[in-house]
This record gives sequence, structure tokens and C-alpha cells, in this order.
Amino acid sequence: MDAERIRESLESNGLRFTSQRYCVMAFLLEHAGHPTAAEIFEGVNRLDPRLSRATTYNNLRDLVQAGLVREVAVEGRAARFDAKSAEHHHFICDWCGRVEDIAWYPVPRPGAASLGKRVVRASELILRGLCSACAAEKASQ
Amino acid sequence: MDAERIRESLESNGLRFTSQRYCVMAFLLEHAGHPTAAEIFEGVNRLDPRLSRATTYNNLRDLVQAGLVREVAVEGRAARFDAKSAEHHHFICDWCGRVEDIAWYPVPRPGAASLGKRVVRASELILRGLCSACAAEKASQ
DNA sequence: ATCCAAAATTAGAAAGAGTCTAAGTTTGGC
DNA sequence: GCCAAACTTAGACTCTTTCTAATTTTGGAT
Repeated sequence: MDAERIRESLESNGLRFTSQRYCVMAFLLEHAGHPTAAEIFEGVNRLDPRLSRATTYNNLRDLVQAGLVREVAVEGRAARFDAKSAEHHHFICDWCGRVEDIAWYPVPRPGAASLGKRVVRASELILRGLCSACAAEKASQ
Repeated sequence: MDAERIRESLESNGLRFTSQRYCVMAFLLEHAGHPTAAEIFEGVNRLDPRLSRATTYNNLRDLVQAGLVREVAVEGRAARFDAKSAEHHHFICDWCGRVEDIAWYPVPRPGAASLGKRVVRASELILRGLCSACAAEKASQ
């Protein structure tokens, strides 16, 4: 996704194209490893100090609302972010908190009976366990 | 699950049976609405002031590790807790953050190829959208 | 029953993550 | 170029959770 594509995505969602917004989105596209807000702030701010912490959070919130970015809450740790590209599932490491993508495959949604009057917008499958690095470390101990 | 059953569950996981631990577990069994740590602390502490905030968190951590309690991280909000009983999925309201149970049905796990050397301990399906209260409120506006 | 070490609990301080405020700056339509 | 709305900012603040160091409780061994 180049700058023009990002501009279009933002504007079609009623968001202005600002230098800061662009940098946050570009950082997420270049760093697919699910960075935290703090990592995004540091990464962008190091290259271009015209980005504050508050704006990092504001822009992440706006990008999530616009559907361009996905947020993954991890128990007891900072949330992680993900530029939405191809559909995929997530794996969360119990030990180090790392979030990894798992190739997408279809998962059935529940029937209307068990949903009642709820309005379902999205469904996601989360796998938990040990990432390969942590599994190796545990095995060698 | 009565006191004796709770005692056995705790001891078979190497946890001592303490008054505080019991109260936290009992509170979760009686309040299936996925309370937050703060709600559990207030609820138990009101009846029996011999429970501190730190112990609430310590016990929740221990109970989760022992597999008796499930923790649900919600983006931008306090985690919610759940005494593990019958298997079920979760619905999280985008608007109010409420967590609700969805009747269980089997969900396929990914093939070994897409897992690599990861060790998968659990998988969970999370549905997102508006709970019936929030959906009704939105519709009436 | 009593003693002991390990486990658990406590209050309060501190850390970490995220939000808010009020003032200043940028954006894009006119 | 002008203007209002949108955006950004620094830093204070809130909320959730963890840590610390001292005290208490627990259950096994006498």
C-alpha cells in the first residue's frame, strides 16, 4: 500500500491525510510483527520527531474505527496492532505475549438462536500456547 | 461446586485453601457475568473485609494458572474473569465492553503445517459487535 | 498441642498503559 | 489567502495491575 492508497483509505473513512497519520499507518505496514502503541511511537518518533504519544494513540483509535487496523488485546500486557491485510487468525504466546499470524481458514459462526438480539460485526479465532522460541527455551531447561 | 470441591481443585493444583482464595473462587461461581478484578475485590471485600486488592490479583493469577478460571482481555478496559465450567465461546460488546457467553460448538483447529513449532494449549472464538442492550439503544436513537 | 518453614496476605508505593485538557497548528474548501 | 473544522501537542492525570517488605496463616513434623 503506497502513500496514495493510504490517502484514499483514510479519506474514504472521513479521516484527513496528515503526516503523523501516514507515518503510523506506514509503520504498521512495514512492521507486521504486531507492535505495541509504545513501539509504534518510538519507531516513528525516532525517524520523525513530529509525533507525540497522544497522537499515536489517537491515530491508532481512528485507524481501528476506520477498519484499517486491528487491535489485539493481550491479558496483562499492552495491546498490539496490525495493519489489516489478508484475513488471518492470531496466536498469542502465553509466555512472552508475542502475537503471531496464523493462516486463515474458515470458522463457522454460531446460529442465530444462540446470538439472540446481538449484532455480530466480527469473529476471530485466537490460539494460545507457546511460540516456537519459548517452546524451545522451555524444552532445553 | 461446593467448598470441598473447591478445596480439592485448589490442592490438586498445589494451591493452599485459604479463606481469601475460597471467597474469590466462590464469588466467580456465583457471578457468572464476567466481573472485573475491581468488581470481585469490591464484592468480596464488602462481605468479608479480610481481602486486599493485591490478594485479589494474586489469587486470580493463581486460579488462571491452575486452569480453574479464565481471563478475558478486552481492548482498552479491565480484564474480565470467568470460573471455568462448561466450555463456551465469548461475545464482547464493542460499545459497553460487556463479555457474554455463547453456547459452545466445535471449531476446527489449524493444521500442523500452519502451526510450525508452536505448542497450542487452547483455542477460543471471540465474537464482537453490539450486545442486545446496546443494539436496542442504538436503534432507538 | 507446638514448632517451623513455606506459602499466603497486607497496605501502600510504584509502574505501565492509555486518556484528557487546553492551547496551538494544519488542513482543505471557499 | 481566509476560515472553521480537524488535528496535534506536552504534560498532567486516571485506571489497572504489579511490586515490596513486613506480617500472618497454613499444614506437616514432632
